[in-house]
Amino acid sequence: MRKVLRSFYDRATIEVARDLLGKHLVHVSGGVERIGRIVEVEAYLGEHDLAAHSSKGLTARTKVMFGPPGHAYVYLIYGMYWCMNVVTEREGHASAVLLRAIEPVKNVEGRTQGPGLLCRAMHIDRILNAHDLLSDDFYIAEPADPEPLVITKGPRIGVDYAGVWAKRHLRFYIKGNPFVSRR
DNA sequence: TGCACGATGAAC
DNA sequence: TTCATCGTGCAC
Repeated sequence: MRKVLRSFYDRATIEVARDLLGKHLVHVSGGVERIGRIVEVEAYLGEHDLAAHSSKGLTARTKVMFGPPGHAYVYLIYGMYWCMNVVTEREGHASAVLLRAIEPVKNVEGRTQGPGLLCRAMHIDRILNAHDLLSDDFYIAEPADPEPLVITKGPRIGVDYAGVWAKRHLRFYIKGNPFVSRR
């Protein structure tokens, strides 16, 4: 299993989003290594993307999105669920990819189809915000035996307030995968 | 200092 | 369709 390098994240966000499908998300905590295969993601394209948190500008919360690529942006939504993003593109671009669903691979219990459930099952919370994904306890890797996959796309979920940005097909997922969230 | 509102999920 | 629950951003 090869850990993904900084250069992987330092690319166009849509490309990173598509390439994240099929990769393994690894989190080691409390002596337990949990692994999930990424099956659904959404791209958030920087400050002019009205659906992106970074469209509000540089704030204490969005600071991570404005930082260098290859870091985790973890935030609390609706006061009860954590959501995890991967920061992309060079510093200042404020772009990221939201991980929406994973397929359990190792030590993952409970449902994982949805950004909130994914974080609960992977034990991801605010402690991991701004964490470097080139660390040894929280990272993304290319699996040893990558399967060929068919990628489908569609509008992002829960961003109807974003006008024309809500219609763009920035959600990518593995076709037919049972762990993709549906609505 | 106060308040409206979510990149959700589950129940009804 | 409604609600739980709280940090964030912005209005006073």
